[in-house]
Amino acid sequence: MIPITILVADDHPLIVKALADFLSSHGYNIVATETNGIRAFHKIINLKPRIALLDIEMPDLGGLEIAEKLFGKSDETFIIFNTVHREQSIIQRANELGVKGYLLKEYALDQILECIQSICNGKPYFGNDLTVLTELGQEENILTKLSPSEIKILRFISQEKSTKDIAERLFIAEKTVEKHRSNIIRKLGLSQTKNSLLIWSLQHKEELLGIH
Amino acid sequence: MIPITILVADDHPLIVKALADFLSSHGYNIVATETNGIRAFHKIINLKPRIALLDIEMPDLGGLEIAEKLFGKSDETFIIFNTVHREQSIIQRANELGVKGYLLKEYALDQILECIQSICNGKPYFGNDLTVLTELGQEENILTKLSPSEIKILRFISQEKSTKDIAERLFIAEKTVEKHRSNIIRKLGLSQTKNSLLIWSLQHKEELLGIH
DNA sequence: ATTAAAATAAGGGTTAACCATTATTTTTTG
DNA sequence: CAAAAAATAATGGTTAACCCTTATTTTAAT
Repeated sequence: MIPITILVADDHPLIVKALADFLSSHGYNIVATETNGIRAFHKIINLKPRIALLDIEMPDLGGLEIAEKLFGKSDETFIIFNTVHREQSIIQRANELGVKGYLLKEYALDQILECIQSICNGKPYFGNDLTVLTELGQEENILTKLSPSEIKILRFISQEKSTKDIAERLFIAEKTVEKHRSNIIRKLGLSQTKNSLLIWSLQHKEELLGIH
Repeated sequence: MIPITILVADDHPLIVKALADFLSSHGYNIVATETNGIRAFHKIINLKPRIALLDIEMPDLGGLEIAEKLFGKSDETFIIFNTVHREQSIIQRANELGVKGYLLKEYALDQILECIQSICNGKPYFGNDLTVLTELGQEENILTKLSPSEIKILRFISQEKSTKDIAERLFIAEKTVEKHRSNIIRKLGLSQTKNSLLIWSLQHKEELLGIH
């Protein structure tokens, strides 16, 4: 039997090495390791590994963005996320992008093996304590309540832009941006204190990058 | 020769395992591994390992806080930090707390061995690209420019407290807190935009926890 | 084609975080 | 103890982020 080919990417070399060693010792064929998102993306395209085990936070290009770029194109590679993020919106977004497995870094190593096995048998694997929303549940993601413009503006806010900055960049009136801001605050159920939206957006940067 | 005893603590089990395996395979005696700060602290007290290799970000008790609690007490255990933080203030704080080694997670594994060797020979080891400030350089830490009250207030700000909240908790006038805020902004050289201080404090939470 | 949803915008108002200046009291330190 | 540093506080002002309401235009969906 030909061993299953795997690409491993994570921004910490130590984790990359640990994962690669662990999987190697269990009979998998590690065809590449990377600590940079863009390089990982190119290697997935060129090497077409059976599985890409990706972190979500990586320099230049995050795991969600890689999954997005690959969506539809490469059905040869199954993507697994290995991340610290347990937010429903990220998990749901991963699901939408056809990601086959989702693991938290806090999990024991065994779950990585289970996950790979499961996927190779055609069954997606999302960690058991995650609110999995495959098909049925639909366990709504709070970000889906927002309109496209609202998400666009929220992303600017998470990049520390002021209402004025955003209005200028989008060629709309400041008043419009303000209206969007208060709509977002209402939809997200945030408090009416001054910087609640800024703080929320900073805490949900990763999620915002994944959605467009 | 009796092997050197080591305790390894990091909030990610994968990293703990990787470090423990790696060090074991190089002849060290891993007496304990932990993913929780408080438990790591107690194990250091009880097991008195020669070396404690600690992450800074851990649940319940961070590496800096462990070093603080051990300061003066346990001269039997040498502390090494293995972290993503490269901020001068954290490095300096580690130095002040008698931490003997400081490694970044992005470093190659070899440096961990070098670090342990160096420390066991009585020579502290701070990563070569870190601005080390052992004795001479003094390469000032920006946080040392702040007075104790200013740091206290900055910590509240990083916990998303408003000027009013802070004034109430410290039993001082809001105007006093405001004055401190603008002094902090001036000392840190931040911009005069509305939320510069909040953003800065959120981005430097870890450093603020280490200093009192 | 009609309705619903989203995006656009303005008027008018509150609050909190910033600015500058001045000044008194308390604490630290040489 | 005297000088320096820090903490305290007030007066007065600007700005940006929030609130509310109303309204027109654009886009999407049935």
